[in-house]
Amino acid sequence: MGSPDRDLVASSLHPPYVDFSGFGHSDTWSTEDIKPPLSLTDRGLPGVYLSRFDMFLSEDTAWLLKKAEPADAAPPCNAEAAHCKEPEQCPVIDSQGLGLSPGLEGQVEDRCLEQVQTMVVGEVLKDIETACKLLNIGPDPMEWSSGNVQKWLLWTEHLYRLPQVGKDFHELTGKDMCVMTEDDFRQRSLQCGDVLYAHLDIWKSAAWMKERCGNNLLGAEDLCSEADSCCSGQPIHLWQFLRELLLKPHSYGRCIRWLNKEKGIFKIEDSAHVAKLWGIRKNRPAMNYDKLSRSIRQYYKKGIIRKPDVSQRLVYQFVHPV
DNA sequence: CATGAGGAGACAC
DNA sequence: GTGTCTCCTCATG
Repeated sequence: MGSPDRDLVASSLHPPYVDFSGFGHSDTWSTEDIKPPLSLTDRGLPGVYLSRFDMFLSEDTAWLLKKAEPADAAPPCNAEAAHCKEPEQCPVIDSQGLGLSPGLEGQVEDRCLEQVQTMVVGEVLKDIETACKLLNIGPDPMEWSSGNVQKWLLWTEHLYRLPQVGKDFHELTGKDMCVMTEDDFRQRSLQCGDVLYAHLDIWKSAAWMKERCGNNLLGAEDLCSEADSCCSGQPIHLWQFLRELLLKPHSYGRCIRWLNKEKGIFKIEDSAHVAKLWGIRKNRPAMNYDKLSRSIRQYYKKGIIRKPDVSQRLVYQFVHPV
């Protein structure tokens, strides 16, 4: 369980940035916006380095409203929750307009921040769980083999559009990587060592928090979906993989997205990227869209995936929508 | 040229 | 046997 060391890691991540200004834009990914200005850490948020806050801006923001509404929530907080649709406004408490006394104002602010904090941490954990399933690796970097490390590196490169650095971390196990300092990372990769270090720190903290809190940070609904899509130990099927990507629009919406979720119709926006991700998952570096699409077409006969009635390029349909 | 359809052989489990 | 992966040809826009 949480050793003092890990406590230290969780409470003093480097750098402990939380930036709400990143909410809502999801165009290009650059290393510049991975280092947002400090905005909330001095208000007591935990050391969670959120490189891309649009990770948490799903197309459907209902979860945000739902989760910001605890049973005993004070009315002002609920009112504020509505503001959370505009994430950059989230940390701003308009207590003056609510006519709160200074003491109550502080309490409300703390409670709202606490809620945001819980949501954020929960979403980080969910994203990590998804990545674990997609990569077939464990959540704790300390337990990664060198193969796992390479997978994680490849994945992170693709996620953040980083240059390839796998060779710079050749033969390193997760344990090796975990004891490395930020400078060690920079020495191995001048370009993106700091980003990788920060990203690894998120994983390390998540592993530690999970160890300490279990799944308490995930809601019941989330646990159901986790169980539903769970494939631990089993080789993942392509259709499962695609569905996992589709269920994380805030992370993978740029490469694959629903056109009609009810009907199970989806479009592969970036065929090369999806193929690359599938290749990483299956340890098939030579994977490309040509091969991936051939595998998808195998599903026609099996009645798993088909072309929609109105056939479009790169558009497929799950025969049995989720 | 990118994509789509499908045949066929190979391979891992 | 199943589920891909790989290579292939041919068709389409």
